[in-house]
Amino acid sequence: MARKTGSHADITGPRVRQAALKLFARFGYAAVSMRQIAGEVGMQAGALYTYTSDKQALLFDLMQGHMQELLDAWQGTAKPAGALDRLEAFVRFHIDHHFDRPDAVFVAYMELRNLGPENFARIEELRSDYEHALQEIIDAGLREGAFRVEDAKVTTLAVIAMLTGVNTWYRDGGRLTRAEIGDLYWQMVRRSVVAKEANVPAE
Amino acid sequence: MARKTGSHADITGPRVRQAALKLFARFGYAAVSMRQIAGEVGMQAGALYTYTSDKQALLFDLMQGHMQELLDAWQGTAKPAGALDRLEAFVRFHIDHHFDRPDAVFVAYMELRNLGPENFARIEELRSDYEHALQEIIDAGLREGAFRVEDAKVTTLAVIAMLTGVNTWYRDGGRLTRAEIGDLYWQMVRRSVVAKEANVPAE
DNA sequence: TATTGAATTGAACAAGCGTTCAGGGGATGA
DNA sequence: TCATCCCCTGAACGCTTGTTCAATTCAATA
Repeated sequence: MARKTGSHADITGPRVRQAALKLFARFGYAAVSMRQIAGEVGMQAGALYTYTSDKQALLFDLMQGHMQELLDAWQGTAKPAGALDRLEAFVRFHIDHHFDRPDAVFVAYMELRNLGPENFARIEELRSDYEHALQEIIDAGLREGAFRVEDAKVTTLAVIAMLTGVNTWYRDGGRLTRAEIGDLYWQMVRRSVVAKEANVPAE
Repeated sequence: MARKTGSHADITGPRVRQAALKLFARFGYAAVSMRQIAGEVGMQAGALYTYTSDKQALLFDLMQGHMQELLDAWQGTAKPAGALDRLEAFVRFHIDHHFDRPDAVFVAYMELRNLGPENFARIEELRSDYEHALQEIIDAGLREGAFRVEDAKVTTLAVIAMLTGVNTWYRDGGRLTRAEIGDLYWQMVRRSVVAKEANVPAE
């Protein structure tokens, strides 16, 4: 052998993905060229093919990585016993997690149509898994009698849409802190699904 | 004069915009070529320039047209006196209006980054006007004491995100009718902003 | 019927696209 | 010091892009 496994490939690979993510989020997958990505990293376009088989695979890796990270992070979060507390944990987790990776969230939601059929199906599968995590909480709350919702599926989708929407307007250094935003969204979600207002601090 | 003003231009113009809207919604602005749009209409690419100055103007016209139509339609909707009823009218209007034009909604939300700076500012202005319509209702409800929300601005954005999210999953002929979906979303919105549960049918 | 001019074609333009690949560095391990 | 081989350059490939424009078509007007 002449070179240790992992010389700069270990560094350049992530830099390529990071540059692609940034540019895809800003300008869109179709509008970004391989030459632009390479330029952002400081290399020639041809060199990108050391790190990805083609442009499509680069997009897919970013999206799959994001969805997998999302699922793993939720998996690794402490789950309280009651459905109400678990719902609160989910809401705060979702907002926090999304705050930290706006580009990845944006790309994962906007570039689905640029995936080939199999890649699309794979991402949809992961997204469905995540939605299922929330729906299970809502189903549990219904069984416990803690929640009152007419349609668990629609509620799931509505809550996720509402929470994810925070990324369209939140910017660092704005009027509200992240904690305050988490509180606000949790209030709204809680009120729309909770059966009674007992056990809640006066307001 | 040799030809009446407006011969087929009156027909072809809208057909061009319709084809562009359909293709932009399916594949994205950057991924759609002028030749594809022309092919959809059944003409050569060069002929498109009778109806638009360039590709960017075509996108902008579609987005501005959509936003203006949205504002005009809301303007033309009957406004009940009380804030609660006005909020309900807004929720049902928004969902209904968005159901009928999924492609335009999709393009207006997804292709903002493909607009030039001035065009972007114009669309953002219209979107801001629409958000303001909802925020005024929420402000009124707070003054009346009918609503209880901690932050009117965040509530506005959260509600719109939740309502618009319906377009990501609704398909004609699904499990729920449009009226049922309107009911479900109105329930969720109502519960998350209303001050007390009095005057509401038992549930 | 002759004339007008809007609507359209089809070719052309320069520029940029994703991708490939022979060759050159340059640090590494022997 | 030498050989290895990973990483990268830079040129080239065929193709597509948005846009322009002279030439053509053809229905409506006079």
